[in-house]
Amino acid sequence: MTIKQKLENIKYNPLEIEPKWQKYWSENNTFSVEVDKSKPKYYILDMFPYPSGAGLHVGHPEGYTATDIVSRYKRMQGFNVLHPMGWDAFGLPAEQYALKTGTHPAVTTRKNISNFKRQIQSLGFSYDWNREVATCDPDYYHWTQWIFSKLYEKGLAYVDEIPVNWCPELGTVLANEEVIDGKSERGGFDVIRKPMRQWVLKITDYAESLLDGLDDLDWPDSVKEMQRNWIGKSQGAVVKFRVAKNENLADSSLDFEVFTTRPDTLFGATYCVLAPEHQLINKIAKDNQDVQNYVNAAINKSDRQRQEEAKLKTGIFTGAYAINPVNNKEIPIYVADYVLITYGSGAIMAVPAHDQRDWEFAKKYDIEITEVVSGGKIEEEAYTGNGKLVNSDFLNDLEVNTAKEKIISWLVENQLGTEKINYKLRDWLFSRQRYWGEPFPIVNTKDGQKLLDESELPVVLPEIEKYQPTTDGQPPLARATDWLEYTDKETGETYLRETNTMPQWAGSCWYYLRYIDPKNNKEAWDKEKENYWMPVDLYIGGVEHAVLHLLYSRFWHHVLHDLGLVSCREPFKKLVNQGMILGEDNQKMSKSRGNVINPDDIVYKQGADTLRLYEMFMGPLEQVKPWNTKSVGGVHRFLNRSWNLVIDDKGELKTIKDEDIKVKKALHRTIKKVTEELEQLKFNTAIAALMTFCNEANEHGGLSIDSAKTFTLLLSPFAPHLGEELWEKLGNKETLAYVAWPKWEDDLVKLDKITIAVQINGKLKNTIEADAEIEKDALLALAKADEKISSLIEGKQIIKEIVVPKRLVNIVCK
RNA sequence: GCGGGUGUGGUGAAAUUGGUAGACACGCUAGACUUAGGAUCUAGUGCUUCACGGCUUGGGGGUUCGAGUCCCUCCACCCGCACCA
Repeated sequence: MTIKQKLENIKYNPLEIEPKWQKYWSENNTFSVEVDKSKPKYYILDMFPYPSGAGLHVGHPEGYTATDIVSRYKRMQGFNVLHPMGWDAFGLPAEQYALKTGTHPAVTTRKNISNFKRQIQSLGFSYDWNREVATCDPDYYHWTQWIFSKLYEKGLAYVDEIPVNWCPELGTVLANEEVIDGKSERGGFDVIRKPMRQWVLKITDYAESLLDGLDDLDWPDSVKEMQRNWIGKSQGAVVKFRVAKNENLADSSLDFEVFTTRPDTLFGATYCVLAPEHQLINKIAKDNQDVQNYVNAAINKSDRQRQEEAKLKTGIFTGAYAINPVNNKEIPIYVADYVLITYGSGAIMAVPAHDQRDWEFAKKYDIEITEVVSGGKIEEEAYTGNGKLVNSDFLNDLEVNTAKEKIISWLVENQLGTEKINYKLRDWLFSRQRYWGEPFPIVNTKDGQKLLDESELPVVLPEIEKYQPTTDGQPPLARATDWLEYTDKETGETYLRETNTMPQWAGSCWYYLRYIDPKNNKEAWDKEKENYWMPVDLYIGGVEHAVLHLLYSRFWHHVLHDLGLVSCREPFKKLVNQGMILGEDNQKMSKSRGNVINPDDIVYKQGADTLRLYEMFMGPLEQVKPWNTKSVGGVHRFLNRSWNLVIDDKGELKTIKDEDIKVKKALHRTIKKVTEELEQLKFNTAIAALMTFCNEANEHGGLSIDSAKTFTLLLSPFAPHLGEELWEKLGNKETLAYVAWPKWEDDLVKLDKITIAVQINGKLKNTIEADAEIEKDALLALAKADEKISSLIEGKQIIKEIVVPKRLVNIVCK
């Protein structure tokens, strides 16, 4: 052995000890778990990654380190911890790559998974790898298809010809949530509206349930609020309007419904507006070329265009009039694209005096504005506040809320309307015209669809040669000609299989359930195991999933709960969003800015423990924070000092017999601090406490072997490789993963001498040392006896004396 | 426009929830030591002043013996939604 090699064994050498312990954990199955009813369970979940070709970025280890620390801590506290990892492996990039190169997405995905796994394992996370799942694996999507069957049987999945967000560049439709500012979320390509045959899931049936469930969740308020807004419940009424007869319009039976949250303002409705897609237009203005032109122009606009032109408030009079049911006044019917066909009934009653949008439109087209709620200046802007009703016949003098109640009962009595709740939430567009996704367990018959029997699952994704859509615009699966034809076993009839596939969200909707029983080939999960492990106790991931994954998952889980297939209503009890890590230039990390930090580089140079510790030390987990390479060196030095605190430069233990009592006391304060901070996921201050202890121990001559052991245990969730190595050097043969978490003794946490602040008139003048348990009077006397203080109060009149035990003395005088 | 959040040294941040503002780090300054390594050690470091002292948590006001923390008000920035009637 050369001197250099020898030195490396002696000094803190993460590059050597980290692979050593990773191997140990893997060979000993240290972190594999089973149901054990003698122990309390704790389920800690990470949002599993999409294994992209770019590999891990520093954002991944942030959340993963946090959950790993909690997992290790909980294990040491005697919890049976389920902490799994897997792959969200269906997805667009692998398919895009296949389109370009012809490489099968499965090949690309497998390669990326193995790279991701290598990187994740190099960070020493304590996952139970026996539970690894990949959503693109037939053994997995078998059960995704099975859950779809359950939804279908329950009437929650249907086919509809609906206008969808079509992205020509990606060759697929997108869900509303996947469209940002009229562009695709992935790639930023243009999205247009186009009617197409699509699978849709009736998430709207669960709007109320999803809203209700939010209240008791331990989630960030911002996420709960985003979901509430997305569901967008509003209470109001539908009102039926008849269309007035005139010379062009003989049909007297025409009518339409509007939705309003302000039925109290019905007397102020001076016109109505139909969305350009509204079917009534063709009945009242079929031959009006101007109207038809307007409608066509509006329909052909992309969503982006419509958004950009939103302020313009364009519209056109149809020539027809509606009859306001409360006063039989004839009011003009307009078509305008500020009214959306997708919300309510696609038609509104416009009350320009009390709705800003209607106000702007009325001003532009010179329509009457009638005030019906007093209190505003309607010549200047719409008044949406409270007040007394005016110009409203039987509603006059009522407040808005009472007027609402009264008008609704009037509408009901006269069969002109009802109370109604509307949601912004739309049904979930569930099909994609792609190859790399779960096939539907569905065949198309002459008169609809037929669900395949459970025994025919999984419907395995067939091999195809090309991944493009067919020339006649069918999804790529239409190219799998052998697969496409399906012969019904009972009837002998031949049907065509569904060629759409499911969206990427399908697999991630329920992966946390599969982890519970990942190898079960009889059912999706065992009921008893589910009952033991669920719900997820702690779920950490990025805020970008606030309304997508987290709403879809909850939806499926609620359905599964209603079917009696899971034991709890809400899957994720506590949710934490880790904040994004920015580049050193305070900008979002991106290749084009050249500010990307690769975790591999840190692991190879300073070690995984350093990376883990640094990411936790940067600041609060939830906060957005910039990377700082210099600071990485700071935590690396701390790990070095920790090593040197226990190991001397010959590689031998340097623990001492007679440890300073100060060190022991500092240690117990540290146990308390670290434990309390871990409970609150305040990793940055927990690490600061460990640093403080390390500094104090160095100052006061070092550690006894018992203290060294305790310190090692405290450090181990954060820096597990260093922890295990020191633990071994301290004479232990087995992993520290299940050694009991240290407890502090209250007596040792107490300080005997305390520094007390002495203020005069609220300003700090001096500090004094006092016994921790000193009486109030004695403390005051001590403060007054202080040389500096006594000289300052001499000859002054003392008005008030405040003594706060263990904190301060404040003398008020003049 | 609506909703959520954040403003503390040169930088990342901390503050027992109304009680010594700036813990712990980074950076910087000076020094020590070295077979030069992302070394290590020692001292200093909010601003201001020669000093005694004074000032300081985005600005202004208030409550209190005492406010980063509570109340009012204004300002700046970040995130989400956005013609949802």
